[in-house]
Amino acid sequence: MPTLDRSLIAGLSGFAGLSGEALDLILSSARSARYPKDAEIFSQDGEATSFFLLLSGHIRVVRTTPAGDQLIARYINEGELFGIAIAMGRTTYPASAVAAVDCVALSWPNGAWADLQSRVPAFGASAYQTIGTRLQETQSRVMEMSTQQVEQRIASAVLRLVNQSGRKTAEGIEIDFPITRQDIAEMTGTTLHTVSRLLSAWEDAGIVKSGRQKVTVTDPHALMLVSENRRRK
Amino acid sequence: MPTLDRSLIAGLSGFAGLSGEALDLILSSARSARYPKDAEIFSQDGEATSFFLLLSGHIRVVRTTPAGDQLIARYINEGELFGIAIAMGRTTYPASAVAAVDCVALSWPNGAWADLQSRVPAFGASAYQTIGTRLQETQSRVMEMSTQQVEQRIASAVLRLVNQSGRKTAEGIEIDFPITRQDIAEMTGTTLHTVSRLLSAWEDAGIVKSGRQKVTVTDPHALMLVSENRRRK
DNA sequence: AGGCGTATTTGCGCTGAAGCAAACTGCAGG
DNA sequence: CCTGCAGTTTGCTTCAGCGCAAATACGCCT
Repeated sequence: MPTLDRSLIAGLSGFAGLSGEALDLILSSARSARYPKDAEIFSQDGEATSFFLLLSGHIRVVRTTPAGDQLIARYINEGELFGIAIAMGRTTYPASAVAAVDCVALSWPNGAWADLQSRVPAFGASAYQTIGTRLQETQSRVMEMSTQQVEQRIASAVLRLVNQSGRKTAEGIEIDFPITRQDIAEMTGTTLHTVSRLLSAWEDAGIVKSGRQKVTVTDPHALMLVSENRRRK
Repeated sequence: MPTLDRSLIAGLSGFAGLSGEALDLILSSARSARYPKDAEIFSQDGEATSFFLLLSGHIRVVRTTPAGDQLIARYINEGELFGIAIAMGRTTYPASAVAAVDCVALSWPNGAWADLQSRVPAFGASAYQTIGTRLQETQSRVMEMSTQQVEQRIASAVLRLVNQSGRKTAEGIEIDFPITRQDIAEMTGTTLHTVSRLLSAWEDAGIVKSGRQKVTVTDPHALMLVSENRRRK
């Protein structure tokens, strides 16, 4: 049974080149679980008891303000670590994680963290790099939010989605999981109405094709130009 | 000479409780330097060769978009680590650091990182916690930017500044370094005009006193209420 | 095939905050 | 003391994008 997981993990960037021994060590303390679509894997402000690695599927990470506004912080793709509050010395999760589609994930109890980190340094390094990347991305988003118009922000968000979670189809690159206008609005801090209008406009311009809970980018280059168009000075 | 630094460091949170031996180890590879006001300590996209600890003063961390917009990512206070790209496995700095006032900082060559981390685990842990805190803060800022009105954002920014870098005076709590309307605008993604208007309004309401490159909050509680006022649903 | 709930589209009016323009003020330097 | 400049204030205009409302459209379930 661990055989399946082993080959899966060995294929992940960040774990490539690990010895079989190290992999066994990593897997011996892990537990695998299925999460059906819309299942909540952990919840915001809940006690952080485990950390996770997504084997398959897509996960939506959502933050809720005290006032009740939701914001989609990011989507987790296959092969990514998530819920690693422990690595940052935190005791609660800063966001909720919800399966965007049926998912399979490995999880470790927090107690395994120190052990894994010291016995498999590459594992710790990988985690810290994940965090660094995420900090970088988040800071870019702040910049985007403060300097870009809504149209550019939405274009960037859609591009990010197709780059990270795109699946090639006959018509173009399609986002690999069901996503609503509302979701995109919650990623960019706008309203589903504005998102809908812009997608329609892009569809008229032949840049995207979209349907119910589905977005396909037919002309990524054109969309990139949209995302780069500067606010008029 | 290291004596001065030792007592300074020993007083910092995150370093409290370290043995004298550990402190000596940390300091032996460090070098101390003065940076006059407006000096650039490192620059965005420059090769990351060192990491730093601010001993005294305040540092402004600035990001610039390809299009030339500036955004103040944060201010560094005394006792904080900064420029720790190495801890995240990065080779360039994602932002520039400029002395907001005359500063003194310790720096280590990147080569010292692995050594320090393995020989003084508390040092590494402190760095990772710093990063975690910063990620958390940054994520909060994204939320703020996407859900709050300009007035609330500016109120939050000012509150953050007085909480983290406030100095008590007869009139209230004053931000401890020179800060312009433009600076506050660049923290919140607005314009200096809007910032000026709001500060004036708050001054009329008796919440703040402000002058040239100076902001004093006389009624923090009232400002907090402003920052919490919800967007009308 | 029909019905239903959820997701999407689209029109319209309003307003917060940006853009533009101009006047004012406090401080540093001569 | 005077001058100049950087920083600040304030009025007016404009418009991107939100709130509101209503009409469709799609897919699922029976």
